[in-house]
Amino acid sequence: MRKDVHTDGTPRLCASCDARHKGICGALDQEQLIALAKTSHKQHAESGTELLGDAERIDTYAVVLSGVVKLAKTLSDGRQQIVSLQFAPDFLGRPFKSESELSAEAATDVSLCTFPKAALERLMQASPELERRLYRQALDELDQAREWIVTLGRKTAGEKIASFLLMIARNIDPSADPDRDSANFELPLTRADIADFLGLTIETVSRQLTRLRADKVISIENNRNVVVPSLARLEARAGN
Amino acid sequence: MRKDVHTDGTPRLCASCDARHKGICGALDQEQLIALAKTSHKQHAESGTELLGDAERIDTYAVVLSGVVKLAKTLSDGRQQIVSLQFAPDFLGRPFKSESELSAEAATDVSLCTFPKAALERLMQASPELERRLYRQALDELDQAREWIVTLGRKTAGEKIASFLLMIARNIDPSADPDRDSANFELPLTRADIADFLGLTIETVSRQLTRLRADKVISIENNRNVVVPSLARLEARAGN
DNA sequence: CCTCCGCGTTGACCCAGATCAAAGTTCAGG
DNA sequence: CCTGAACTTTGATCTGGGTCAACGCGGAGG
Repeated sequence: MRKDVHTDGTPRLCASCDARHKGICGALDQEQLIALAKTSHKQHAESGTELLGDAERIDTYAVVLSGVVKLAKTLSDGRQQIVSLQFAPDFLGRPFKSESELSAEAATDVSLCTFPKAALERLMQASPELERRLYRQALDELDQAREWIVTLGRKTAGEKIASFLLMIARNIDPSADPDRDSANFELPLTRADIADFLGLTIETVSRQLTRLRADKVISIENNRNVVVPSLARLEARAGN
Repeated sequence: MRKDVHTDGTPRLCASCDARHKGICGALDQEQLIALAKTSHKQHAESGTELLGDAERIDTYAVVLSGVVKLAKTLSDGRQQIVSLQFAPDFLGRPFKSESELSAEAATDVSLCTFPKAALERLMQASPELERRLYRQALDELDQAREWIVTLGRKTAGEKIASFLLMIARNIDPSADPDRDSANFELPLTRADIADFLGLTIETVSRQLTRLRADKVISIENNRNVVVPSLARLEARAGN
């Protein structure tokens, strides 16, 4: 198998990934892709690995190829809040800033395709199309962040949990048939992570999940595998 | 006084504003500016006016010339959350989407410079520099939104109020000397708005303000004019 | 096989902030 | 100057979710 092109003949962004890189591959011509591929690098990280520390210099961007990355902020006394979850094939990085205010950690086992900041920024100059795609992703993330602000500011614990499960279902249910009303997925986060994402405590998360289970809105096996027989019924709990 | 140029000779974006339009004027050449100025339109709205309803079509963008605009979402049962405050000279609009998920309302008396969506999008195609500036603003807003997520998810009522006052001070204190440790500004929001911004109730907002006053961290005249003798002391209350 | 350890659940109790109720303030309009 | 309406403050009480504590469970390592 050739290393420099995908099976369909388009150039690979990094030698070892077959997945396309949203917002990047599609925006570049053959020559640009090959140049970027030379500097890119595939990386695996197991769950819990810190990918980028708070206040660390950013010299690398990445695309999430599989798994879930959590972006978090920690207050000086240790309180933590997850501000975003990045799913494949999200772009990971903060253009126009060299220092991160966020820490990034692998929530599950993760594979990434990384490339140096400078290489991508050079390409952004050259390709307005690339910049436009990244701009769109930033706007999407802004929409999501605002959606989450409403959840954090005005929803009850039960509504937060329901909203969270819906969000996960939409992002990682493998059987992504939009018509189907049921869903079935593996939770990418521990109870502690869910709590940090929703501004709750582990105990409250656990109790609310128990309640949803008691009300037959979901069922959970092995603490991780969630089955939602009716997304509509779950949505009714999300309080929108 | 000529209507087509600023006092320094650069073209006006709209005939009646002398203020520059962040992210727009600077990115365009003379010819583009003149073209845009033809379609632009200055608009005043008094406090409380709804500028854009939830789920309304967006066919106009705007730049905030003065005053404060609040962007909010409302849940079906009436709970409301303000997701962002836009200060002059922020850009107001959501590129690449024709429908708003947010409502925009004038929090204070506001003046705007509006222009048709199509005109700006044409310019964005023509000027990568313009697009880049808007991209930067979107990234800045994303950073702010994430900052706010931490505030909403993990801070106490007292910390939320202190964070809010600091944010306002940074955005609208007219005597914006970064070295000075004191500040002095007029609150652009009612107690009800502050509550909707911080995910609290009016009563809690009022009590926390009273407490800050009792502790001599701030003083308030006429319910609106805030004096902060020491921003450092206020910052110590913000819990970062 | 057992034991340990990291997760998750459950129960009892508490408190920050919500809710309910009632006064004060401020200010536009008459 | 007076009046009313909108906004703000303050007090009393309640409650959702936090805190503290105990226990359950499953998988890795001996």
